[in-house]
Amino acid sequence: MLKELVREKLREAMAKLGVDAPKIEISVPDKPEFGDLSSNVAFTIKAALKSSPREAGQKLVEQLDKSAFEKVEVVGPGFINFFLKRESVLEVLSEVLLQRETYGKLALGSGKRAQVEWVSANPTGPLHIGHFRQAVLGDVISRLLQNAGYDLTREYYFNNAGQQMRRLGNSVKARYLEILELPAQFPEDGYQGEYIYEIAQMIRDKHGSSWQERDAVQFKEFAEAALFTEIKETLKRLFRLAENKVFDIYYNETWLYDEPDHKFVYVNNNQVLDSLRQADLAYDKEGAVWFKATAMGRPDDRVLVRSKGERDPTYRLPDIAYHVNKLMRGFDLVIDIFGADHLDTYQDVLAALRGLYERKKLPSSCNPEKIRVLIHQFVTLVSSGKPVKMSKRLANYITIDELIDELKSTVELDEAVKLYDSATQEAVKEDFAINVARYFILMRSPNSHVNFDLDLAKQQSKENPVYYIMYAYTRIAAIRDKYEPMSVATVNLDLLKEREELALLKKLDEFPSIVSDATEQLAPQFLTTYSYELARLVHDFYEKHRVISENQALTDARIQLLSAVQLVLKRCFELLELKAPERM
RNA sequence: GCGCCCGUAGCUCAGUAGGAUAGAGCGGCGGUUUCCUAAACCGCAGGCCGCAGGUUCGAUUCCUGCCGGGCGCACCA
Repeated sequence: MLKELVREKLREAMAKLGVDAPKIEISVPDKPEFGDLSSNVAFTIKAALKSSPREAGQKLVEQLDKSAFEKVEVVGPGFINFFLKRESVLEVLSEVLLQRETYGKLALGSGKRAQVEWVSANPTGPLHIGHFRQAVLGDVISRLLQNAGYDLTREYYFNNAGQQMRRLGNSVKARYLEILELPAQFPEDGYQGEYIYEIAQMIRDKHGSSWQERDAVQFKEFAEAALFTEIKETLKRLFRLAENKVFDIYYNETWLYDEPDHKFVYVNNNQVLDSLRQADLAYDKEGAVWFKATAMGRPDDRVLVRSKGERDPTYRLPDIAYHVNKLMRGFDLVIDIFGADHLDTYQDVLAALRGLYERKKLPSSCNPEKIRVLIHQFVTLVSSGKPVKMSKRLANYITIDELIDELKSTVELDEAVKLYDSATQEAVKEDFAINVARYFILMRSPNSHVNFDLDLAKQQSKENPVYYIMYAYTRIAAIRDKYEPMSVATVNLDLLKEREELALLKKLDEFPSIVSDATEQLAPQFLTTYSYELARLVHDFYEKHRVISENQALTDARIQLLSAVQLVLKRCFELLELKAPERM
């Protein structure tokens, strides 16, 4: 890595001056006048050298081994700008071609275990737009962690007991009776969606009218199974994973209640509620059990066990228990992904864990610092310039499948692709639709509100960034199809001299640090941006220089360059799970 | 009222663990194709980075206050 090279040289020079900086920041300047790489380290050592940043920079540069650089300048208030020798830049190519598929793999998580929990929707309906962002985010974050070497568990937490599910059962039963033209009372708070009819119809198809006396519980179970199947299908489609890879564990909340009296939520025979009491974090009031959240700096105490009805726990107690469970399972890193609506909840959970940990009610290995919570803001679906109002109860929301189908419906196929059979054409459309859906949501920072303009996404078959990036890949593929490259050893890379060629190489060099930043900051958008920038440089190069030419040696060198670029593009696609077409 | 997120070009959004002259796409205007896929490339126009203070050599980035938008603030999940 060129950054590493510069950092190393700076460190050497600083050692000669007898100073040190905890971290040396190297950045890629926006402007070519500022060099290939730049450092602001002079600002951090100015005090140690008792001089101005500019003087500090000068002193540093005097001591610097400049053999790898064309020139090194101290400019402005004290920035040190490095202009790399071409030979230094060319080394990137060898490095990429040597590392191949491992280029950009990280050691961050090697030997460590991580868990990501997301989606976690209860099976009361199909996944809709509200789940879409989270689903894709979690998928990519999982892939990033795997790339970083973590032994990863993908987990989905759900609850198939309780009031919501009862409502589901009642709703389906009512619709079933309706289909049979029997008197039915649709529950006041029932699920109104069309899918309830579909499930009822499934039961009708399978069991005829024989279920009319059955209990709502059985309808619930049938509906749950049907919906879960559908949810898994949707995610399988969106993640493009085999069914058994979509999630490793579907964790049922009821697993937390593995003692006879479920009301007190056990975890590994350790009563969470008792621990909270012992830690003076829970107390009784007005017949309910409360979490003393205020003791942990939260604004209000919360009920953990209701005084009303069956004295059931509220969701907070199992949530706390579940997180204790996660910590006890020995993960080094636990990531929760929630929508902005869960903000308050998770803070209570973390507060409880901190309290238990600080008061020694959790083993020392269960430090809640291991938990990272990624909160993402909502997506507003915009259609005909207006936000689409959504209500789950009335079921006037767009499902993930509908979104993908919608995007798919407007994909225009190239003439060449139209020659293939219809299944292949279908697959090409499906790939594009999923690419578009994933990329569009990933390119935005998770904590910014996003408008997803359906009309725009549909129309954008030609102008949208996804096609742009894919096209860069395809252009390379087309060239490589036409030419059989020589082995790297016999190629004279020194022939690569054009500005556009060197720009590509410098961009390739950035890849590992981009991956690293994206992983550490849980920020997939760094990668979408990067792949766009790399694609831009590909198009720029392509327009200005011919690859296959009379000049055999130069052709070979350029083919090698493009191979490396293609490799890195492919690595980006792999991490984002975008499917690169060989033709488009 | 309290907590968190956001406010950057006409529109949609990147960027910000403090750095130099703030970016992209779309939209607008103009140009480029006998040549590996023009789904491309090049150029122009477009900005008090919500407002006001503070910290700093330096703030779009950090702090405080205000304004505007979103989401929460159940003995629902």
